[in-house]
Amino acid sequence: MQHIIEYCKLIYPISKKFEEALLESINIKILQSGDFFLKPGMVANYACLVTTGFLRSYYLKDEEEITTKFLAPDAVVTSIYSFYTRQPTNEFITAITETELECFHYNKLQDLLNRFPEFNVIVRKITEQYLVFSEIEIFNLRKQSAEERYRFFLKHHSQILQVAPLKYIASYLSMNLETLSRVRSKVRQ
Amino acid sequence: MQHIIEYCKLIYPISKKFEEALLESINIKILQSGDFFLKPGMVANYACLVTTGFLRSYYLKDEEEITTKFLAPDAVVTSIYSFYTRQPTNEFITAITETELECFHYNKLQDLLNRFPEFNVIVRKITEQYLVFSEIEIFNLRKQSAEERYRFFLKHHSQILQVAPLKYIASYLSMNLETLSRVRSKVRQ
DNA sequence: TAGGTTTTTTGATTTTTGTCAAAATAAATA
DNA sequence: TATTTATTTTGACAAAAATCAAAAAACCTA
Repeated sequence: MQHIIEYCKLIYPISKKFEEALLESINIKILQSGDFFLKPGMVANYACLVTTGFLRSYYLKDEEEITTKFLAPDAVVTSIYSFYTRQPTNEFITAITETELECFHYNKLQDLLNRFPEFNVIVRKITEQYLVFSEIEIFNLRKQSAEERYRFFLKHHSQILQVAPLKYIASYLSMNLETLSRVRSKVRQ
Repeated sequence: MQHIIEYCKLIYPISKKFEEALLESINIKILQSGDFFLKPGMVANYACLVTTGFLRSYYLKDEEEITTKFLAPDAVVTSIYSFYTRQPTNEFITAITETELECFHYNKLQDLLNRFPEFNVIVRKITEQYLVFSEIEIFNLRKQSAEERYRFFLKHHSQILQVAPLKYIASYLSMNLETLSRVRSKVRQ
């Protein structure tokens, strides 16, 4: 039984016919730690549900990796910009642990959206959830002090601390590695 | 002729029947400069298309107003979080110039979504666009220097500079007023 | 236009964060 | 387990941004 079915059912009731079509459309992908899901220049042709594992997206700014997102189980992984606009991405997405994905090709997804109007409801709701999440991330980035941003991360993404080295988390929180380390030793007390 | 019709048609072809239903569902609202569209504690019951004018959303952090968004003509104004989750908002949304809105009540919108499956496509695409926009904002907030953030604003939101005082723009860009002023005098040269 | 209010700029100083370097710790691998 | 490699912490100092204060400029409006 694929994860995506449960995932959809939580959002909206689905017909047997649609369930079958959904299952036929899925590709399972397994990524090993370090494997890339996406690289700059590519168009994101897949949107995938993370069933197990963790990923990280980042871009390069003057040689340096700026982490833009961590993806955990139940997250949808793709380059939002690239997938929706059909333009090449400028971001890397890479697995930080072994990861299993249930993937939809862009064309398959469009096909499903055309054939099953109820799927629009589901995709719309997923997009809405994504957007709410995105607003919360912006809210946190606007917190001015490094310590506040770290505390927020601790509260909301604590599982990431188990799987990602601090250098990734530092750039995600818009601070450098040493600052993060100092903030952590302060928060510890 | 209402603005929303043109707006939808650009996204997806719409039937005459749907067009009529759409027009019946709109409330026009006029806000004067300083009027509030939303205040903390309220649930955002409306999502509106800005036809003319500008608005600003912000929240209070220790007495201080932190601007989270500027809305210009053709933007959709609501509290994303509140409208989608039906929870009370923690943000203010206020008009910074005289503003005209074409508004949908949440219930009307759900009703339209149920009656006209094609409307799901449109709302989905608007949400997608919003999300792409949101990702770009995050990208900019992660730019580390105050100058970079201001230059980005200058490029992408220059019309806001005509209508909003700098103190609003400063908090939007996560810097204080004096820093913004200094960055501006530096950029001028 | 004069007087008041708001907005913007400038200056001096403090605080926060970044940078560079090196040490300490943890993890990986032969 | 010893050795290498990666990660995290700490220190000294530099740079960026915040803070506090005040002046200058822009804008109402009586």
